[in-house]
Amino acid sequence: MRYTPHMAMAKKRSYEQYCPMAHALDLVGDRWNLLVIRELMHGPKRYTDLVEHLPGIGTNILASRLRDLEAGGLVSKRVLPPPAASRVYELTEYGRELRGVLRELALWGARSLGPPTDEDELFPGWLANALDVMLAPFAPPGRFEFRIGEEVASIVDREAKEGPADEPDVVITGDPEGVYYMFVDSRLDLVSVEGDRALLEQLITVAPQPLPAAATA
Amino acid sequence: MRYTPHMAMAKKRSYEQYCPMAHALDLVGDRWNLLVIRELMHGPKRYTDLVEHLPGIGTNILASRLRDLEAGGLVSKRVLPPPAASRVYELTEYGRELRGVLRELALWGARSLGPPTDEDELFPGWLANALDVMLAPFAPPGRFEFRIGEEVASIVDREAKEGPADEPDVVITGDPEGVYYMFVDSRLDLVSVEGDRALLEQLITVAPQPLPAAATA
DNA sequence: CCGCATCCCCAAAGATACTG
DNA sequence: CAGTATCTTTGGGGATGCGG
Repeated sequence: MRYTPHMAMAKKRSYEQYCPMAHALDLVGDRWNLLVIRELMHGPKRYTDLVEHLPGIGTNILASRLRDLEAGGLVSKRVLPPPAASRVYELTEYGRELRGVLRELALWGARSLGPPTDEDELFPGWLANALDVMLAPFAPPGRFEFRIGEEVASIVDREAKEGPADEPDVVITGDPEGVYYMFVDSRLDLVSVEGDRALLEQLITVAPQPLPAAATA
Repeated sequence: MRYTPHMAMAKKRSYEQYCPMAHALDLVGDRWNLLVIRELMHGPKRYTDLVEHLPGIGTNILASRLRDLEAGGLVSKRVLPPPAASRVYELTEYGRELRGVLRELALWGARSLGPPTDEDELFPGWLANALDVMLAPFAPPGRFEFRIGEEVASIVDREAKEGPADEPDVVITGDPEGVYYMFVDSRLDLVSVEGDRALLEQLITVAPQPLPAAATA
């Protein structure tokens, strides 16, 4: 590979501590890194798909982060075969092993995450992300479909994905606030439910409970 | 409380995504935050103790982070009673609930953490930190004492702490490289062992295994 | 001392425009 | 489509100062 100036390889900033956690943070601690990994956790994605799912990232930052993650052995770049050729990024085995970390972190964060506000951007995929981390792994077996605002996502046999479900057992329709209070207060009056209501009530019981009060500042 | 200019409350930067993980990162994602929490995980600490255990942090940054963490409900400031009065910082219940995240993250990081190099700073407490997260929870019951370079730390009944152990079953003496290869390659020829060698061999089997190769870049 | 605030400098993040 | 080039703004690192 030829040397070009812009490759000047910005010597990564490091904590320079001999500590497993400091080292982990050297790999994934920079801003946006874990969110990029969150997106790739769903499978390989193209550059522009990533941009779309990471509102506010700025294309240079994304390029830089992908370079860092590749250098760290967490992400690999692959070129799809000629017909409809395109580059995709995907997690390596080591990258995928962050799944447990992401889940625990998100579950912890969920406890102080209030209802959606106007400040929050409801980017494409937010619903599937939230379902995936907060509910899917603990869900009762069954087929759930959620239609919240613009988004449609589903949980099928403990797996969350974007889009509708085939032959869902229950379909929940509503807005983001409604679905929030459904899970944290078991209120079913703000959403509309079609299908197996009892199954939905089972699902509600596995949702993480928010902090008593305050703490959200 | 009176308003003074420097309180101008640096409006925290946020990802502004409605996502549990993005929210978690708004709380703990900034540089140094998780390392501060790692330190407080061992119990309340004074400002200067934190500075000492976080080489390179810069005093203004630490102050800023402690303010953020307090505002986020993760840390609280407490003033010890008059005799030897001093302020200490400690984790709230919500802050302590990050323990699982820290452990998983560190275990993940440990897999690509090579042997200590000259670049790495061996700050006070590094040994206890490493033992705590990588070995202690999975250790066989028993009393281990490690004397590695300047540091002394121990594992007693699955709990790591700084300093020697009372009546240790086994004492390991050596340097950082030696202890690294002891755990990753089960080599006992680079350290000296006094006491129950079999118990130590049991401990070695629970150490996380490093990645096959490369990846460390 | 301990617990910060201030100042200066530079590196990284953000925004936008542009190119192979 | 998949990024790079460039400019501006923000934040971190390091040193120092200062009140309690």
